[in-house]
Amino acid sequence: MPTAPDISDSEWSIMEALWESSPQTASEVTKTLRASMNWAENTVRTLLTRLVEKGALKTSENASGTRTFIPAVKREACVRAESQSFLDRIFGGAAKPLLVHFAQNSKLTAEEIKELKKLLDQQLNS
Amino acid sequence: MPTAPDISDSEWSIMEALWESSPQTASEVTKTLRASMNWAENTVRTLLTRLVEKGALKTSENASGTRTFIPAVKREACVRAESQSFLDRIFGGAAKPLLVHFAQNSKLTAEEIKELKKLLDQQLNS
DNA sequence: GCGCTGGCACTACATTTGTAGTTGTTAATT
DNA sequence: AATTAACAACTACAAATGTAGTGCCAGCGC
Repeated sequence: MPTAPDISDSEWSIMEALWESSPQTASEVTKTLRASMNWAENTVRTLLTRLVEKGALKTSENASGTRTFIPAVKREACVRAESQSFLDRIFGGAAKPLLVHFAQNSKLTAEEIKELKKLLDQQLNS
Repeated sequence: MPTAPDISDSEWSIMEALWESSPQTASEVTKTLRASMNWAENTVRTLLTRLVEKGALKTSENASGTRTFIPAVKREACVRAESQSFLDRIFGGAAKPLLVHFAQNSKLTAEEIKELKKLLDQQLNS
């Protein structure tokens, strides 16, 4: 069993909302997402249900007896899984070309570059 | 029209084969991929057809009158598109966290680290 | 000349995804 | 009590994806 279930694009938005703040009820999530995605409440409910089926979310009841949703998987684990699959798919599993690609194609600030270099140095002594 | 069409997972394997070497006929591609993906020839043909429809491949006839396939889009453009969408989806469009993630989660050799640092330096003076 | 092989075009069909609508129940409101 | 608003559970349905199978034609080999 992969530590992280497969989460689709739309589902990812839902997860982000709940990673950001949980527990939330279905209508709270809907409201949270109303600005970015303009989904019907039922759409959100469907996605929530699917995520529960996939084991990405857990539910429980809040004080007023309404179902609330809470992540069952850590964001970090999902990011790792998605990242790995992207790395494999597009860069054949080789991290360096990927890093080269993003280093070259992103407008990084001098500050960010400095931090990244420091981070790379730390990788050296490990 | 995006410079690069949407290419699914399975389709990506086909494209890789053709970016690697083209033109190839359907059966050549099948043979090329037999080792990695063990697909029926018809599966490969279906994917080839879909890729032509999407505008990712072009066809022409070889000497013996058989159709051959050749990429209509550059690998680099597709990589860029996929990378951008991944960046947006998982890292909210922020390159630095992405770079941090991969820098930390990959076992890079000292050599690679050196090269990456050099590359980052070049980004500075540009 | 006839059947076999390769190639092309269609068709097939279950899953997953995106995006809801419908129905039934319950709890709050007037 | 009747109405209404929330919720939950089911159902819907088209497009994309993964993974083939079928049918038809033409040239090659005997």
